Amino acid sequence: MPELPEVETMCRGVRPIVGGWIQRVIDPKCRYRPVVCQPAMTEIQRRLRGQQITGITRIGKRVVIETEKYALVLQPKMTGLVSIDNPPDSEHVRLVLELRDCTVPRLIFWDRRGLGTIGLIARHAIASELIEGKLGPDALAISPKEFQQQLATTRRPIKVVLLDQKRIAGIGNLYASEMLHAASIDPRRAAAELDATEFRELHRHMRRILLKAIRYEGSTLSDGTYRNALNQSGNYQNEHRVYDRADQRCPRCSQANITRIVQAQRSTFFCTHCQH
DNA sequence: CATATGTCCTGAGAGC
DNA sequence: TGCTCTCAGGACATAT
Repeated sequence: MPELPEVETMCRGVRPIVGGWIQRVIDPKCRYRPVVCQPAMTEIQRRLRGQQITGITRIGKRVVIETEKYALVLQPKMTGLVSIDNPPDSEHVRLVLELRDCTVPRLIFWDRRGLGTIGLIARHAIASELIEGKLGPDALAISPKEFQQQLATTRRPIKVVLLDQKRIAGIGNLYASEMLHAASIDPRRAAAELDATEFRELHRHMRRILLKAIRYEGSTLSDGTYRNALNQSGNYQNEHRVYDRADQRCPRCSQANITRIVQAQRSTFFCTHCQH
């Protein structure tokens, strides 16, 4: 499931398209239900034709492809990915940008389950449409002080609060469990109960883990869905300490097995012995 | 307002 | 072996 490190890796991988021109936008009309588009696909095709790509940015867990006039917003959600002419298969291709004057012939948005979305907005509206009132500070930009301020105002479990994109942007289910284990914090505790030292530790491990996961180009889970822009697996899955490791010995304390619980309909993995 | 629940979708894997 | 069932979770809509 693409979270901050996976989306950042996608953005870096497709950066070679910057400077290219969009010759044509193709709707591959795959056999699955059409991907959710805003506005309609035909309107996206009309507006993007002939635009030059000026930049690629990550906003939370979205890939934003900027042109002079527009921002094409690709939201991978569970199984989406952005690829340089190298999708895992052809049947789940949801959008193709044909490029010219570019070393890359095509940019592809691919999504197996089709929960992802495609949006097109005016470039000057990026902040008002995507950020303001919708997303908290990015997990890699937030200061330790701001981190505590954003999270400490609720009694909901800290694990659930870390997933709230309005409070902090970029963390998903996998990295939330990993960073809480690294910081030795019980995921069930009320966010407001953590003290300043614990928030500092959590912030430190959050940065460390997200940056390391980016270096490893993200996590490809057992279903093998996530790939980088060149259709290669990530490598961070081999570094997971708790995620999807229920009933295995805790790699830190060896005193208990990793436990799986459900919080807000999502799996959480943690060690009952060394997370307090 | 804050918080909780339901929904979208496909394919992998479990169980019989 | 082949069928049916469950589950994975990001973001948003709707309910409480």
